[in-house]
Amino acid sequence: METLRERKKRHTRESLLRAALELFTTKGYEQTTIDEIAEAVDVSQRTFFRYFAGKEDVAFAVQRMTEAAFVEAVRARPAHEAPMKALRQAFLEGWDTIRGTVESVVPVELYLRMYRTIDATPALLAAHLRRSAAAEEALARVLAEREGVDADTDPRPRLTVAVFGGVIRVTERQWCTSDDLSVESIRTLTATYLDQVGSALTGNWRGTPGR
Amino acid sequence: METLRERKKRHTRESLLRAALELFTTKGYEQTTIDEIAEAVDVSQRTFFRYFAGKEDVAFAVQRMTEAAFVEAVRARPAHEAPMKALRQAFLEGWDTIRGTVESVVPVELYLRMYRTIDATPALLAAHLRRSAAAEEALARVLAEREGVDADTDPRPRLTVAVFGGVIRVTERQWCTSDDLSVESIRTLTATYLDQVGSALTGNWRGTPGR
DNA sequence: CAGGTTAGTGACAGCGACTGCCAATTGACA
DNA sequence: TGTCAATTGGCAGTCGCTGTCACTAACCTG
Repeated sequence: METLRERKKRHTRESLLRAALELFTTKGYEQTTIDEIAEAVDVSQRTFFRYFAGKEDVAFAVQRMTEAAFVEAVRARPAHEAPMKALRQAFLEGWDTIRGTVESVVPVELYLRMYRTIDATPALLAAHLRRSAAAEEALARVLAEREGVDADTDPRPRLTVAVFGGVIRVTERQWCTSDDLSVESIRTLTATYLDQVGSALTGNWRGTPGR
Repeated sequence: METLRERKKRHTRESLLRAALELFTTKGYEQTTIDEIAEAVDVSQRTFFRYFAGKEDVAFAVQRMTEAAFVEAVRARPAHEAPMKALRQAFLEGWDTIRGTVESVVPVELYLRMYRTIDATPALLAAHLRRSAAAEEALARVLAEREGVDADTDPRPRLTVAVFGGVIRVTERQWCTSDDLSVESIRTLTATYLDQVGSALTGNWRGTPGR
């Protein structure tokens, strides 16, 4: 069980997190100062930095949770599944269980709105892409292990994950700029785009559709 | 022709650029202050900011040139070439002509060393990935136009460019961590990895090679 | 080539993110 | 209840970056 001190700490941390995301999504990331976040929770600026490494850190606190869940989901996929299929299934699964992963800390709706803010803020978009790259490295290792190849010398796990990640980013971007910011929306968009990769790579697009 | 004022400006700018890259690659990006760069060229800190928007801006000044050259090279490719092929050829071409593109401003060797610094510095890596994403958007539009599809509704140009970009980033990363930091090295590595994408995506790796 | 115009510069003040340090407070536990 | 350790606030300082203003050097015109 939890001591009073621990309860207070958790409360402060979560209050800071919620206040930060609320401010970021409403008045913008750059326009929000650390002092404002701290003031909203009635702690000193110094205390904010004891809970989060910086402005960027608090912005991605929730993303960190969902990312970790995704990597674990890939690891948990049945061993006979082909790499690309495992990535795809784990990812869609991640969106199915997003409520349970996130809601204990912040409302899912706030989490989803944050995606838009990230996409619209150059500094955050950059950080997001770097975080994605780091995640891809972890995923490549998982795939390499699943398939019994050497992650350091065989480029195929990394290439596969890079292609998958590329599609995911196209999907995210499209979703962020659409007006339907719902979980179902990104789920179906992801599935659709993953299906289209094959035909996109063959070239010769002139005959057919644009979704 | 060039007036005295313009000559002085160009000289100041290029001196700042060279000094910055030299400092970044030797003592590290984070460890280098703007004051040091300005001092090395004997101008005020304020003057530095009149030539470059910030620390990040000067770090990518040369990359900006090569990127622009790459996008143009894709645009200049024969219209009958398949999208993926056009990207590949333009990219390899870019490395063939890198000397002519860069050497007038900084030594190629310094430009290449800068890649390692970018890869090793989280803040720069993030910025690099965001810049790549922006470049991919431009490339997608070029491909869409070449193939006569609508860049806004048809996902295939963006998907193709995302896959290509993904492979390029895997390649860059591998190259940066290798000990052969030469133009030939990244050229051949790129070609090899692009060739492997197809077989990587089919799954079923157990039979064959790791490069 | 004298004199006014303009571009480029340096110095200074100030903001926001972030860190180190020390003193005060508050919960934990004997 | 008193002691100890964890948590906090305040303060000073660094670095990236911006606005302002006066000053100088280059340009141009007569």
